[in-house]
Amino acid sequence: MDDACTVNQTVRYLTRKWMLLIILELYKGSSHTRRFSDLKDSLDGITPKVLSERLKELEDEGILTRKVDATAFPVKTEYTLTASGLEIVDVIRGIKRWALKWKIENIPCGIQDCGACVL
Amino acid sequence: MDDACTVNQTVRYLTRKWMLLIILELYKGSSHTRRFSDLKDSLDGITPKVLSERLKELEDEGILTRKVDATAFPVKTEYTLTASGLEIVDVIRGIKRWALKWKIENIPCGIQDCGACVL
DNA sequence: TTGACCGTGCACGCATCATCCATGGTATAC
DNA sequence: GTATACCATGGATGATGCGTGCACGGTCAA
Repeated sequence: MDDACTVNQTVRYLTRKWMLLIILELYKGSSHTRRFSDLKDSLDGITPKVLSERLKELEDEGILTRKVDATAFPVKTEYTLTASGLEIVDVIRGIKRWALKWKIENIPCGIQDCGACVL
Repeated sequence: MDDACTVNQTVRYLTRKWMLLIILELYKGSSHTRRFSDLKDSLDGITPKVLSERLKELEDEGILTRKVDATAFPVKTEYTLTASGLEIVDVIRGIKRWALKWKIENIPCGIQDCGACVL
């Protein structure tokens, strides 16, 4: 398990705090697009500082694209999952499958019913 | 995305540092079993303290079982993936699939060739 | 005029993880 | 018989990642 191993590196990248949850929230948006404040409100406990950092990192890796809508006021920034980002949702689906199978207490998250949510 | 949501909780649990990599190394062992020092040597950069903590957490969640072999000297401690733990490997497979598709530079990790390794 | 919202980024404090070391009991080296 | 290495674990202390609190500049509604 070399440090340079791609699988190793990818695991360490994707398991940084908030990474997968941000991708999941983006996935839930129409056209897999959501705005900064929208994400911030959905991710309970995330700080704008970290959200901003993570979004930049995800953009750098080509997992999402950033588009600033300067026509509207206040300026709105939209983040959209790329094809590469969309496929990461499969990983989250795997985690969900495991959780629902082995963790009996399936507590739904608000409006989203985990048992039948978009995942 | 409520804090109490099972998927949310599971993501946060599994994405703690070293979690998935420890499970992957256990999976590589014969009968999905490996010893403490063996794991420590395979996981480049992990400290024995954190490894010990993580193994205990994984045992508490029923993801692995711990067996002390007191007949041998020095005493050897063996960790084995449970059925629940085995299925987490599917999640890692998902990450590998994604990495090999979107990250061109597939750097093998030592003896394990990522392109054809046990995953 | 005053306040609210938008996305970002700073200075500071805490929680997590890394570093270093200690343990006890036994096998091998000398 | 003395020394040293291995095994798994846990404590004390540092470093780093992330949370907290706050500020920005620009434009809207009240």
